[in-house]
Amino acid sequence: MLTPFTAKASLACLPHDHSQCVSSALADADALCAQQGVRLTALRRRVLELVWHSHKPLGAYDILAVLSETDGRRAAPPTVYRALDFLLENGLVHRIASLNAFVGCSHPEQPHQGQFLICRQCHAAIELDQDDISAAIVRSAASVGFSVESQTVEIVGLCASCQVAV
Amino acid sequence: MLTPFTAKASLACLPHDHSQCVSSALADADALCAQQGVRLTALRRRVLELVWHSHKPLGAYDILAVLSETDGRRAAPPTVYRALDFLLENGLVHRIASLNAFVGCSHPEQPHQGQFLICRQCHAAIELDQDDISAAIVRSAASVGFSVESQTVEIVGLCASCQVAV
DNA sequence: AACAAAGAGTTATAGAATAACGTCTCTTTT
DNA sequence: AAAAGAGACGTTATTCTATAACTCTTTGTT
Repeated sequence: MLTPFTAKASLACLPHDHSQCVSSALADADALCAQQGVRLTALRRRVLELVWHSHKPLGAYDILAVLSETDGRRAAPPTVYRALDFLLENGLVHRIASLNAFVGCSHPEQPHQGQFLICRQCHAAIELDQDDISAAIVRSAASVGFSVESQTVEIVGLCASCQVAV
Repeated sequence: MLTPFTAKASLACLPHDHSQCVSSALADADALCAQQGVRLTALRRRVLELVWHSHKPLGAYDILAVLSETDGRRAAPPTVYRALDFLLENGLVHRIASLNAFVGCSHPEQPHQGQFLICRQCHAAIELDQDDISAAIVRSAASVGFSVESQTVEIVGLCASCQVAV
């Protein structure tokens, strides 16, 4: 049985109304930033929108290219990285270390660090937040006296859609 | 109870005869490469030795600096990256994606992808290979129809030594 | 010795991220 | 309303990480 969350997460690799994903992510971000008393400026909101453009993690320089070429905005790397830093700090996006890329957070309400399933075929990233994975990690770490503070879990493989597509 | 493996792994953060680590890693590498019919050249062996210089993941450009400055070798980035590629392919080192750095593999006998505990204080990386972590990941992935091919698990926190040191 | 193939040197460039400083625009205080 | 201050963004330059493409050398084989 799938929990509502995993169902939402796995949407990444299924056909769906993606414009709904984007608008709901932006609305959530508006609400969360208002609640936190931080400013989701036009630039930050636009970067978040671009990151949500698909479920594929997006590189900072890809964002930069859109800002420069499509939006016609004068933008240099720091412009993008500052916006991304803000979004990361406020839990609105995640960074995928193994890809040097960024992806929208699918449930920014509570602070967490996602676990990611990355399809090597369609490049979509499915976000999980499974307690049993975290628990197994914390337990193994504890067995050598190590106390866990942050986790990077990035799994490459084939998503359900791409498996049947082969 | 610690298994021999976790005991060996946790050595990274304990006082120990590290020259023993290095020489045993090099001897293992010699044996494995001979067995596999691949060439552990002088350069590759030296890069492996440098990676094993400590249990802290080492950047490619740090290796490059030693080759150039200490060894007096004419070396450019491709020299180092090719050696690292060889060592990665043959399971003698691991790449830590979140650090852009490389660390010696503590049990290169069988192919695997390590899980890493990285101390934010002393920067040592402890390699684990816990089946229950992998199993939890594979199980969660399967619940959304995702088939796992490779795993990146990099955990930041405090090692046992650094916890008491605070 | 001749040859092919692997390894390593060399030059140039691409890609990712940050430092440092300047400017503008708000808000808050006086 | 003027001054002060903070936050956001622009700008320039640089650092760090990694690879492409080509050349030369070494090594093992015939």
